Amino acid sequence: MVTKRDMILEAGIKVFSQKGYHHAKMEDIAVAAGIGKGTIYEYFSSKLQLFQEIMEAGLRQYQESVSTEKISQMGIAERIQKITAGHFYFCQNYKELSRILFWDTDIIDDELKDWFYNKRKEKEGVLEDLIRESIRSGELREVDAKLVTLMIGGILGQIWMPIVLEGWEAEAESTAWQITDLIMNGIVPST
Amino acid sequence: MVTKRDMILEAGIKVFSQKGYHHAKMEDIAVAAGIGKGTIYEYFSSKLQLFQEIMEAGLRQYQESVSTEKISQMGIAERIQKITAGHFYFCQNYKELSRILFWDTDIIDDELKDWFYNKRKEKEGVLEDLIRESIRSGELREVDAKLVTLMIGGILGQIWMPIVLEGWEAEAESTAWQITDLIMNGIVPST
Amino acid sequence: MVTKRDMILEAGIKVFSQKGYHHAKMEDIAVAAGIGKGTIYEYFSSKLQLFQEIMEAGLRQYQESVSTEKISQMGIAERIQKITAGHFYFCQNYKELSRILFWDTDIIDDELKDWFYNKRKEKEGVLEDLIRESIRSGELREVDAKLVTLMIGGILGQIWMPIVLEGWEAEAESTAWQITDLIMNGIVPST
Amino acid sequence: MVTKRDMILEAGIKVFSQKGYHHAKMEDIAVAAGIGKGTIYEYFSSKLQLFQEIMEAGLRQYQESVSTEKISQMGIAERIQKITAGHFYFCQNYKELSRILFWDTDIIDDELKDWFYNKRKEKEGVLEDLIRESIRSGELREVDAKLVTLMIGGILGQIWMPIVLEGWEAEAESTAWQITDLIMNGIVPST
DNA sequence: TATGAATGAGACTTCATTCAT
DNA sequence: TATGAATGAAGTCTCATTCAT
Repeated sequence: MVTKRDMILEAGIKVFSQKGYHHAKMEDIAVAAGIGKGTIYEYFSSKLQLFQEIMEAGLRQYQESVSTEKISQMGIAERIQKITAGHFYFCQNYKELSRILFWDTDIIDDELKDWFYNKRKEKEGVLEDLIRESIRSGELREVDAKLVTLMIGGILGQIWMPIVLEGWEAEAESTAWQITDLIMNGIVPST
Repeated sequence: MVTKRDMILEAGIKVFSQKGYHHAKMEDIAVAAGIGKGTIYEYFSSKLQLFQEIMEAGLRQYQESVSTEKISQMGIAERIQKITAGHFYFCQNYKELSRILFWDTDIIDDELKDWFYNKRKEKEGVLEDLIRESIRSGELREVDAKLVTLMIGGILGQIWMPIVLEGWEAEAESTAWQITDLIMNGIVPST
Repeated sequence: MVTKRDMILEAGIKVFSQKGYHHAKMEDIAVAAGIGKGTIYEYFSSKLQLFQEIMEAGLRQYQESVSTEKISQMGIAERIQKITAGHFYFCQNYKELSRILFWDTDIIDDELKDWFYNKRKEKEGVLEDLIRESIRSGELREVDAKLVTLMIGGILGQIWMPIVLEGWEAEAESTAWQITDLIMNGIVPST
Repeated sequence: MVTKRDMILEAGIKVFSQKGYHHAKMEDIAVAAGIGKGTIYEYFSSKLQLFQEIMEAGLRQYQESVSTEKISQMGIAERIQKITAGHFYFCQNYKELSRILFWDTDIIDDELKDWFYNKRKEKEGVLEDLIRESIRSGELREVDAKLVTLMIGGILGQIWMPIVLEGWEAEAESTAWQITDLIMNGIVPST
């Protein structure tokens, strides 16, 4: 059952995604949800809190998408592919949310900014550890784990753009494999 | 000679970088520039126009930094390294500008958003063409040029973060070589 | 039998007394009455009307307390004492109502303000006539009846404060006699 | 020179006095001051702060009016008369301020309420001490100082009403003497 | 040219009141 | 009759922009 609260969240995602936090008016969101302006305040205490809830729920959703917990015995390539594919899926299925999470960070509120930044760091930390471990195990060559993390994070951070802004509709699994191949093997011809 | 106009641009960069577009007040900028609030309007017609000028000037500056025109006879690796090093230099020397150009994109104004998006596409187009050509010439293996562009664009798009937010002070040339190596050769051990 | 209407009035007294008219929310009153917000409107047409009813009922109650009708044959001192004692009782037994009637007059509504002001004038008129008559009869010396009324009205108007705000728990009858003594004989030593 | 700040305070006094705190709109005050709505905020940070400043300035003004510092060698009767006359003057010359200070206390803000209540207590404390001392010196008979304070405070607290609401224009000095006489000698004929 | 006091449109939020259940 | 979710009018406050000096 879709509760009114969910309808408001949905409308919030749509409007925040289209207009950004500061240009989104509470009235816009109310109209998008087909309700009165005051009703939003029955469910959320403020514009900021509504946005925070959207961010949090979005991030939870995202984390499910890119979770690799069940695949912990896989090799590094498989894991990178899984994460990439999950990210790809998420961007394709939650275009508006992607835009909010990956772009319109803006400086809305210091606390929120810090929260979001820390979430990002945390995620990167996990990835970096994974890289480091794979280097130790010999699965990867002696590279700078920080830079590799930056590279993988970067490519993921860009993917939403062609998907959301240009309607790119690639097949997630195979594209993720291609990206993984690039990351693993680079772009020079094998000798 | 530093004109008053330049002082305002400088102050704008500082304040927009610190607070983001919407939280930056014209008064803040005036104070930072050491002038009166009204004076800004002698040189810029509006807050948005001031921001646009900063973006444009910033992008011009950036393009000089990453320009590879004088090195058109170089191989693809050298070019990627040059672009990366230029990007790195730019982020290190213009931290505030970097933050504005690479993060706080927000949805300030549709026209500006489109303009910025197109600049980005343009830049990516050049890179993509370069990749494609290098594939044709056999310098690179048969990879998806779009994905490679995404990867290079992504890594560059991320670099400002550790530099600006965490004060990372790596040496530009050698780090750019490391990144180039990652892009070119991937991360698996060479057999 | 305590009707639901009475429960609402009771709750209104409590909440209006604690928070004042403007800070009292209909929801607060509903909660205090243990009913739903909408139910208040089954018995009272608006917040203002509820307040008016409370004022009116409060004033009726007050008038009973200070009524001296049954004691019309008494002398002026006895009457002043009776009124004072009645007032004292009222403040002690209906602290919340006292606060509403004697303090939180605020300018809620012009009509209500006028109504309340007239009630007061009316009461003072009766007192003033009584004074005047007592002067004529020689029971009181040649004083300005208006000023005496002001004095007696003033002292009564203040009494609620120590009682309600500071929990002063004096014995009504004897205190009323002391006050009457002050009014009658002043404060200088008798020669 | 009348500053704009003073104009706003003046307008605030007028509007708060006429409509009470909650019914006074910032726009009303702006219109009364002949300025734009936003201008008020150049001088006062909020509606509440404007009101507080009015209260404080009003109370300062009032305290000057009723100050008896220069007359400390006078007897108790003279002092009561001076205070009463000062109060009378104040009510006559600052009708709107009187209304704000002596009536529309409402429950605007807990802090303000407490502040005002304490000011009142403080003033009463001084008066009560004076009474007590005069009893000790034999100038007054053995009366309850608290009740006398209540009486004097009460009469003063009422005086604004006929002056402000009914336009009573008595002569301050002589009226103050009459009131003092009532307080000192009571209302019964001297035997 | 430079200023900053003044402005008012605009956005968030509150809460008395309504009405479908 | 009783309810409380929904509403939207209304009010405070912000800040980009103007303009008289």
